[in-house]
Amino acid sequence: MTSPRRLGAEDSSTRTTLLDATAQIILEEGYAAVSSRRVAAKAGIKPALVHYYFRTMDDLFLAVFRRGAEANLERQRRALASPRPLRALWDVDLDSRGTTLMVEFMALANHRKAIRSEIAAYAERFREAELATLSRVLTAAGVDPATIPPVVVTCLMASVSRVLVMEGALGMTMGHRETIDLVERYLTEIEARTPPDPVDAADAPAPAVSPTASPDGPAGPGG
Amino acid sequence: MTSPRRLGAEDSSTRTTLLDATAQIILEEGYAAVSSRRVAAKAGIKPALVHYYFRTMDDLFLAVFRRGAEANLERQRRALASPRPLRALWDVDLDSRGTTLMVEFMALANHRKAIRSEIAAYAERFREAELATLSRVLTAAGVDPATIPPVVVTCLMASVSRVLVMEGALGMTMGHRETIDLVERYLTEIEARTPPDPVDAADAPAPAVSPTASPDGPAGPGG
DNA sequence: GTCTATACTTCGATAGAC
DNA sequence: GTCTATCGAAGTATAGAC
Repeated sequence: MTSPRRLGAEDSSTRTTLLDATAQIILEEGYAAVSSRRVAAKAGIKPALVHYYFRTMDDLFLAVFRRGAEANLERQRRALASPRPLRALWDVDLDSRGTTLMVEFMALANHRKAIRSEIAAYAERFREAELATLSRVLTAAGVDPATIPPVVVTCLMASVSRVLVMEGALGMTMGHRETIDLVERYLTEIEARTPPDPVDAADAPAPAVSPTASPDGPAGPGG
Repeated sequence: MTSPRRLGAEDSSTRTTLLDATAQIILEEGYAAVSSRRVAAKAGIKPALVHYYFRTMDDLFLAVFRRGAEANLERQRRALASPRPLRALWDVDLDSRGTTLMVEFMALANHRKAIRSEIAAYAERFREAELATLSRVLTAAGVDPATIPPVVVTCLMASVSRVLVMEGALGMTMGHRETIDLVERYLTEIEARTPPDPVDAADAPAPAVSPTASPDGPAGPGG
């Protein structure tokens, strides 16, 4: 819809420079600071060239979004395949660059309806991708999926990390340290109950300890 | 800094109309859709009049923000004074209009540094205001503040509600129902352990039930 | 592929009539 | 308090030379 024709090669170095410049402006000043002149200046080229590679500014935004989304999905994939997927996933969620970009694009989506569906689709895909691994890890740790569904854990982790990053960008950090501590205590406890090797975990169920057994320990999916 | 002089009376009906129009545009299309011409058109006046009431567009943004912030603080105050403060607070957090506005202003703060500090200060104030009540309710319910500090509960509730609202605006609702269910189960359980009257609650401690005692019940501060 | 030049729009803000 | 008129800056986008 937005790009009936795309000009310039996908691997053009100028094109990559434009994507980098745009992403940097978004990170530093928000999506509203992006303009063809501004991007061109930061990339060291002339504004007309921006429109040679991206017919409209929405095309440029979408290209930056897609590149960031793919990078996020790839980091998520690696995290899920790691020996401690929960903790690795949390680290990916807390990555400020990736999260800040996505928050900006969610705000942009409210302004440019043309790209809203693409962003929503990516968000669903990202969440969906975590379900299988989370389900396995939580089950192995003795968490009842009927009580605490894996999808809720993805929601909680994504929500808390996103807001911590957003507030941190504002210089607002009240309660952040304590919240991160609680989440990490919970994640550590869960993963301590899960054998590091996924295959073994499926065969030999973890000790049937309720996630809420330790009287004052980390309680529930704090994040 | 931003408004050395403000024109027009504080209670001018035209001024209020301008604030309403601006808030509506922000809600419907995001802060980047706000311009003096756009606001004037929606308010049924001429663009120059916008600058009569608000010298700069930042002044207009700040006025809309302050009005919304005050309204939020007032609703929060009422919630905290209610018989079921936890649940009432959650309802305030989940209010889509108030939350959407604040999320837009957080995005705006990344673009207009001049208003960033004001927004951060409000966010701290909002969070701070919940601490005393949350501390009392959680303590009365037998939640150990060393394990689950009240400030963490405010962080979690604010984070989850904010992201649910943001995603909902995108048409993205995966896991929302389940997450809300879990949060509300937890809040209900906490408040069930707390006598409705604050004064009594302080005198007669609730049954010393650990927040994690029920083996598969709502576990931990899910939100 | 990159540039100059330019058309056209919209923006913030002000001056000054009424 | 509200308007008309207007300036200068910045935006998107295109045409066409090189």
